[in-house]
Amino acid sequence: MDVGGGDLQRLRRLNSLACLGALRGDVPLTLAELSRRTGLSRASTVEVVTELEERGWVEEVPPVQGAMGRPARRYRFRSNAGHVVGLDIGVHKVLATITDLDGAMVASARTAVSADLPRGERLEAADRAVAACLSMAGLGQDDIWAVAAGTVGVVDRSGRVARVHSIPDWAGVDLVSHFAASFDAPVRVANDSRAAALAEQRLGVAQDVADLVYLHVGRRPGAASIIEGRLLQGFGGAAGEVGLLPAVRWMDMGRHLESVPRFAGAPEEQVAGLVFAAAREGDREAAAAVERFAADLAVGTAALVLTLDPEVVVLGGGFSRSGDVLLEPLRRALAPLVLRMPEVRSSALGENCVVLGAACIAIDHINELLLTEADPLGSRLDRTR
Amino acid sequence: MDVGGGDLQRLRRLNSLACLGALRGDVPLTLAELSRRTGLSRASTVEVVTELEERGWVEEVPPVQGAMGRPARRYRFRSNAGHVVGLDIGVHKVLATITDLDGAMVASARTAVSADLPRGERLEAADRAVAACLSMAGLGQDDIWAVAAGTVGVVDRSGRVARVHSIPDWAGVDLVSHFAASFDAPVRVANDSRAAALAEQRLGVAQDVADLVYLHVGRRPGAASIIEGRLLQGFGGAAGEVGLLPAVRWMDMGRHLESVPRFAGAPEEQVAGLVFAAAREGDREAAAAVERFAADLAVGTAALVLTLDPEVVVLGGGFSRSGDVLLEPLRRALAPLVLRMPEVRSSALGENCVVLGAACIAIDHINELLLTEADPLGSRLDRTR
DNA sequence: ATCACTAACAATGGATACCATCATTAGTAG
DNA sequence: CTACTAATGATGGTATCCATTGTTAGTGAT
Repeated sequence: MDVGGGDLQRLRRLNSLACLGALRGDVPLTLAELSRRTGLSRASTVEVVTELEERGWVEEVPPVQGAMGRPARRYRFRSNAGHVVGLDIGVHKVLATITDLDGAMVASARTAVSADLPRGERLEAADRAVAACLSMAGLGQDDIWAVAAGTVGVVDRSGRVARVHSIPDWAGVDLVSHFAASFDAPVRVANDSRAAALAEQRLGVAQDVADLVYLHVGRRPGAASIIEGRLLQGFGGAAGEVGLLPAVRWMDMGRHLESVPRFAGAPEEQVAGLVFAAAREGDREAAAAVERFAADLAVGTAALVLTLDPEVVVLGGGFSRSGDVLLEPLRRALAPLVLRMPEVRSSALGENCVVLGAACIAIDHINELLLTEADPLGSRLDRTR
Repeated sequence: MDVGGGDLQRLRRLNSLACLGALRGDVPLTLAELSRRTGLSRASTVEVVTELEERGWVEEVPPVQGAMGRPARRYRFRSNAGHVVGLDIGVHKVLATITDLDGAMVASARTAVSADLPRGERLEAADRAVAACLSMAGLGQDDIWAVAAGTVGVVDRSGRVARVHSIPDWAGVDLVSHFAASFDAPVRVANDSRAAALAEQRLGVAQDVADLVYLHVGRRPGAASIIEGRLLQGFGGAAGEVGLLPAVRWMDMGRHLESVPRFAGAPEEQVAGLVFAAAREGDREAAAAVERFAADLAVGTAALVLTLDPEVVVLGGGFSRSGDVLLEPLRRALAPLVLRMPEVRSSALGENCVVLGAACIAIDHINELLLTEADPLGSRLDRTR
């Protein structure tokens, strides 16, 4: 029970937020519809919406023709009122994006980096990617309302990268301070799998699913979960790392794919794709390898599913490109292990899942500020008018 | 973002609830203290508290002596304003309790039943236990504000027992309807492990811990988790059943204890206790058996811990009586399997953990009603005055 | 016993936000 | 052109919260 007391202004803010939330759908709403959805009286709705319009959060759209009676004004959320930056700082690549408040991408940039790139240069690569996005979108740093980054490793509640194996000197990096230096805006950092999970729930194949498990399947497997609509963090930020359990053989799942004799000589980063492709063409050895891979994947997935009982499991990460060959074996292997079989879907966001997820985190952060802070944006919004 | 709009009366209710929540602590509060905690002005606090007092939710206690200035009135939550019924319907026993609104037991009753007792008679046993509690407490059915039961098996969101193995005809039993017939009060049903987990968080060894995993260790192991203060249900109510995973050998963990030659002939329900006792006395064979048991237990626990990253793991259930011998082996076995070692504590609530948890569920339900319903108690409370 | 000091109490008036109601307005349909 | 419809705009009323100011019931010193 976390009800905080409040005064009249807080009530007004709650009602404003309720209106804003209702207007965030795709279709513009009339005042009457809005009033019905929020439960507010018509008169109050008018007052709230007028204020929101004055502040630049919503805008009026032309009334619809041909209706009975006096045409109603319609309003919609101004998703381009502000923008956020999302980042994906990975082992081999750095991605940046700028999205509007709906999470729609306005600009994005990508740089390949090597795994052993030192910390400082990796950060510079990220900065350059962000700068490129800004100039593409024609925006300045002041137009950014929030910044969020998804990165490999265990990220604790404060946003510090607490543990990471795949980048040598990445542990302990303080991304919050780094980006706070360039942006006068709140900065958040999260584990990349978690960001991706959020993206799937907001923009991907699990929209409006409240309980889901996201599998990040690629060369470095990971997982994250959303429970009752909330991203699972864990006390130390290490939720979702079930793959590390020895009984769950996730760390060396890749060996199944690498052991197909036909592709034994292929470069490490291509083997998986080749095996999946061969399996797709009907190669029996490759199919068997995929089957073994799926069997291992299913064990960890089952641990997650039995623990959380999600409605949907989303298969994401690099290998989700091969969802057509991986999905069915995974389903077959998972079914006998679980109590209630969840739906298993393949991600559709592809490589952008983490940056988009980061953007979602940034947007969520703005929404939280809206709820708690008196002046969440330093009156930045009013200035734009 | 689930902010619903609201009118002034809702604001008042929110503020009332904030005061009520603050007053629920152990110490009575003065109006000034209350005003500080809730963030309300002093004047409003007075109004709210006066109303709460009129309605019977809080009461004044004598002012404290010897302070400087005019002595302040002090108020406290009237935990005996109402009562709830908690039930534990298990395989071999049925427990009932009546608690006040703080979860303090006022009366309790217990009946042993046999595992193959038919459904109807098990329900009658529960009814008799409740009746006994009522007469002990000197209360009538109208004095009960909510009823909750914890029971074995998978319980879905609607409270139906969806799946259960240990009681032959228990699946599909509709406990909600059954108790709603006797009580004019809301009825909720939950899985027993989940109830116990809640009890530990509210009344037991994990008070105010927001992220915890509860292990119900006994002849039928189970688990439940509380994440960010919320009990994990899962989409189908089957969260926490990680023990069913074959890679996690929980279903036949007991074999380790039963395989100690010295106790091979002992009755099934006593073996474990004897082995733990022997281990406590220094018997090396028994200690080794406990060690093997703990090793198996740790695998499933690790799956939970890696998935959820809790702050605390609580060891409950029948075997928690032997926490002194089981705890250390469990810690040793768990540490190498997890990323961040949680605190491991042994339950102190003993056999009452499920009934108390059920009572907590009932109390929580009342609180929810308070937040949403206009007249949550059918003005039952006002009537008592 | 009296007086100063302290911290809580009590009453007043003002501000904000919500709501119900009703006349008005801008469209469509015949 | 008129009847009908559904949204608009304005009014007055009510609930709730807050700041302010004077009052009260205690303690401690003279």
